[in-house]
Amino acid sequence: MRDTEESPEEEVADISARLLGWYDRHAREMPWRVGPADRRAGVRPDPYRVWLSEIMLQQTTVAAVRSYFRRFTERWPDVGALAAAEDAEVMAEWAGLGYYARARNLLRGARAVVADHGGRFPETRDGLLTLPGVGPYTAAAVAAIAFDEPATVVDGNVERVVARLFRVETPLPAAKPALTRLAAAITPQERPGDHAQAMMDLGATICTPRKPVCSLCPLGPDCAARRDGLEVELPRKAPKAVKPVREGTLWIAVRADGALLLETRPETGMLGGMLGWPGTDWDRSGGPTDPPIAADWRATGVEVRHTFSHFHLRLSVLLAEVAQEAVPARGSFVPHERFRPSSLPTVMQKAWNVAAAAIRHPRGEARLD
DNA sequence: CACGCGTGGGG
DNA sequence: TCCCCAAGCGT
Repeated sequence: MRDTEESPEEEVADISARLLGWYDRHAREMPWRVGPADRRAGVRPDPYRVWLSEIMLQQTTVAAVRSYFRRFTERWPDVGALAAAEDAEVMAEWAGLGYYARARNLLRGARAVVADHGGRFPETRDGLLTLPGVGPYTAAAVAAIAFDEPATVVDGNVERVVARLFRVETPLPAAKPALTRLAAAITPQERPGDHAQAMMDLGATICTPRKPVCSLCPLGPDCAARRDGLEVELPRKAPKAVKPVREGTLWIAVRADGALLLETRPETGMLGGMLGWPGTDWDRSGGPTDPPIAADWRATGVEVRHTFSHFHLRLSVLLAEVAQEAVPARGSFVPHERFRPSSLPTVMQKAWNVAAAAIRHPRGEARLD
């Protein structure tokens, strides 16, 4: 081998060094993160906070997570406190963040840590994998960041960075195993947590999906996609299915004392376990289509539009005032003073906004989507 | 293994 | 206005 050629081991070491050097200078500040300087001074992140943040960050942006993380940790500062929380309180606090199965699994996970692990998180990737809601990504991330295990962390950012770095042209998701192997090859034994966070920061700020800023990239000299002008093309992805449009109706009943008729949705399915307005099914499967309570229902005249992960929804919102003695067939009345729209999933908040506007301005028309 | 599962921001 | 996307997991 000539002096000008690097061995694969040397190239891997260079990539790792360049990446960590960049991270030392550009690590983003996050409430759950111990920065590289503090980390090397021996400060260790709290596994509870790392775990909580990683669950929240699944398919969710850092910007969206920040305020939720702050509220959760103020209200439930450790895993024992969270394990002891009421289900409804946790679901209400999660409202608006989406993918509500995460909140149900979060509680199950907290309770498993308390019941099965003496209140301490498992310290290995394999141990963490046994927790509900913790899959390959989250287990590796917590093991690396909180416990210094040189586990390979592969999320959407890492897939993109590695696909470009090594010019992997196989489309996702078929390329995932190969990308995982390549990601493992550049995972260092030292500072694995910082390495993982550096890869994700790089993907989020430099090696972005649409317009990567290769001129600022610490791995520019190493990147095969950039060398070949393929950085925007990679990673290739299988085409996505078109979202169908579905329709439904929500009924919002206001009792004479101002109480509102709400119901807790079934644990499984859309918005599972969340509070919401009674309504029809959204898949026209022939479920109940009767109003939840007898009343003189009137249309608000405003269609609520909302897009979920796999379909568009158009909702009619019906409104009625009901007598104090009225007994609902579904759901239960929540006192006016105890109702907080922020405890509802976003689509239900939109419907409430329409109803509230209709209550304030009976002839008015507003448009929400 | 393919699909179900939210939401908000950016281009 | 739309489409794309974001630190995935469970089934």
